[in-house]
Amino acid sequence: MAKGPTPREVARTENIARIKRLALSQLSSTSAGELSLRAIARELNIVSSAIYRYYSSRDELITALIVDAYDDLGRALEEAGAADRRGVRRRWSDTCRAMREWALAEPHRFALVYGSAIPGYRAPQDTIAPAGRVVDAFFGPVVDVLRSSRDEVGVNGWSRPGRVLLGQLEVTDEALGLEVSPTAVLALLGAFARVIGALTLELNGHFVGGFEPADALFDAFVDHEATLLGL
Amino acid sequence: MAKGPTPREVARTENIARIKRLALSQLSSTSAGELSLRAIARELNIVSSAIYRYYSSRDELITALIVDAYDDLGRALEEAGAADRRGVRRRWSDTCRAMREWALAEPHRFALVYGSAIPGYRAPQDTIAPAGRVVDAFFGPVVDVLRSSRDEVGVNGWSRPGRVLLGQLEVTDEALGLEVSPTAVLALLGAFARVIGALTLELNGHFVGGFEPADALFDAFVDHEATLLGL
DNA sequence: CTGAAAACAAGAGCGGTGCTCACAAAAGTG
DNA sequence: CACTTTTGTGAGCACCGCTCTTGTTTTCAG
Repeated sequence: MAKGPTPREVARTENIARIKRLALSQLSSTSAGELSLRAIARELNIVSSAIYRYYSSRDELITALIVDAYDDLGRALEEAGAADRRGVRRRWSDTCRAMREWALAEPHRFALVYGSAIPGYRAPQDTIAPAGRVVDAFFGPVVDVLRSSRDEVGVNGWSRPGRVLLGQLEVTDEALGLEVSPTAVLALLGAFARVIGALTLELNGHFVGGFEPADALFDAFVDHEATLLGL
Repeated sequence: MAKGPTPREVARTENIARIKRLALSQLSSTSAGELSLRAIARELNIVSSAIYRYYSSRDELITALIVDAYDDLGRALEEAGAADRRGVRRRWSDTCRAMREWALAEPHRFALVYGSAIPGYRAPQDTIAPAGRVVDAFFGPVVDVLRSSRDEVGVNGWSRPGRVLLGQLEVTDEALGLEVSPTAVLALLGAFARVIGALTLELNGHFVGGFEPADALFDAFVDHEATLLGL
């Protein structure tokens, strides 16, 4: 018989949710390094030390926020790239656009996961699975195609990988369960790097004034990568 | 008659240099948001308030560090890409490698300029010129070639830019004084985005364990971009 | 050389931070 | 009801950025 959660457990999860919510709202105006537990406690009408019953340090809170952000972004990408009647190329660009939309909507959370590492913060084990989910979702829409056209990719400007790189690509292919050719892995990573780079530059205002909004530029990148991937 | 700097001026610039040096060393173990002026003053054997004679706020110090970082990186790229007997393709890859080497050698400074925006920090006017220097130096080795082969670029997978994008690309071409075709601007920005993205991912540990070191991966990206640029 | 002006340093202080610890109040359990 | 676990309290430590007043030192003009 499933005994439901005790009132105490309910209160606890409720409080945790509130803490996270307040942390996020605080994060939107400052940055991870300046997240103030005391301020959260204050808004929670709780004495400052009480918050340590929920998160034993600020880093722990930040880790929770990072995990949430990965999950959230991952889900958004999964939805955008879900298999359906659209062609692969369309699903690919939808996935990329979803990533940009998420990043523009929640720039501080994007910075949390793909921005520069936090102060002395070390990413614990907990974050690597959710991080993988994002990568999976990002590559998801295209791996099928890349699998069936094993030899075609590699034409689009990629040189034949050397021995070292080849090994690393195979390891990565294995780790991500892609089952595509090394060159395809390379092309996927290249696309990922460009998308992350473009978003990083845009969010931090590095696009020399000329690109506001950068919609068209981003779309051009995405379209180009689609071509390079042979979609 | 050039009256040399007064002793006081000498002491001042000397102190400023020391402050920056201490700030950098502090930055290598923490992050910009945690830079402590008090700690610097302490190591300088000076009372904490005295440091405000040199930088009137922490943000001002950070701005100075950012400007220095841009200049430093810019100089490194300029040296690596200087015109000489090497072919263009080689100068391009040397420039990209120089950027990576700089980033690996000074990850905190790279994060300062290309990482996620600092807390509540707003980049003041002073930083945009040095930032431009980096972009110039990065594009420098290849613009000549792109200029002389106006029509060739555009073949490598780039679709014809739409009207909006075309206008933005022309504005950017103008702003950077490139004088290359819109598609070439696009290709250059794409290369820049991928390089920044690759470095961001590498420095923040996003390369799924498999790429350590990521030398070969980075080189493959650079080589690929060279091909895409038609070098 | 002297005296005013400018630059610098000192020290106290304000309000804020993360985090710890001993203790009191609830909430759940036998 | 007594007992244990969990949650909240409040004081306190050592730090932070930054301001302000006071005193010292250096520069420079007369």
